[in-house]
Amino acid sequence: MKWSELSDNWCPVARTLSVVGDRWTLLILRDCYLGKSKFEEFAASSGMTRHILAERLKRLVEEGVLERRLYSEAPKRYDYVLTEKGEELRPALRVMKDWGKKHMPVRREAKT
Amino acid sequence: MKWSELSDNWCPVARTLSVVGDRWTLLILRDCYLGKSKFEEFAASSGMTRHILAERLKRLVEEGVLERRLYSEAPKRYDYVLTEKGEELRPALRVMKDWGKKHMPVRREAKT
DNA sequence: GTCATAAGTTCCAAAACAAAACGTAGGGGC
DNA sequence: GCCCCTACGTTTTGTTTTGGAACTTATGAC
Repeated sequence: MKWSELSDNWCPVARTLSVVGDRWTLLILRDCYLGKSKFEEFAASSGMTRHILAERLKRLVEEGVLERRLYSEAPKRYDYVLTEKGEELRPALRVMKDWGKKHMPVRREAKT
Repeated sequence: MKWSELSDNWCPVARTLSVVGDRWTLLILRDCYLGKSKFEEFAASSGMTRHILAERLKRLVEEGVLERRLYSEAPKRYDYVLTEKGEELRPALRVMKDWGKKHMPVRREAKT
């Protein structure tokens, strides 16, 4: 089964995962919940490549989870802010945060 | 950044995602929460290939989210049941279920 | 004019994935 | 005894996605 076919699955969990169920997308959302909004902020914080980041942002905007917003006229600069739809996933990330704290201790020092 | 490097990230969300943050793993958990436990049940329900399913189950067992259980001596047959650790992710899936119901309507008939 | 900033895009090799066949260890019918 | 069935995987082959790094575009600062 292909990723895209998931969006019409009978199961609402599967449909949700068709939007946010990959490696990096939820890390972008985490950054949004932490107040980040700019391309360079996401890139620096998450460690994902710019290539993938651009694609995921595009997808999140298409799905209405984020909104691409012009924040500077000259030079033209865009950032990304959560929509109400995007905000409503926050509780899922909170569960993952608590679960990680409890069950996934850090074994050595992180770099980021 | 590689997938595996995420497991020692400073962020607990990232560490959680190093275990459950891929395309199919959360669908396996969904099936577990629905009472499924057998390899063939997961394969039929989720639509993922047996190849990937086997790998994800192995990983979930290694991480202590599922437990591989001998349920038949002859022939030897194993299935997979949630541990307490695995149970504690259920609330995250519940959020995704509600979000999917609200924000991701089915556009055409599903096949599964 | 030259350097810096910010949001991307392009290129190529490496890794992950999909699909389908195959393996293994028994059980059941005849 | 022989053949097909069930169930948990593994192997193989070709395609798709990803990772890493360089490049682009538009503008402001010096």
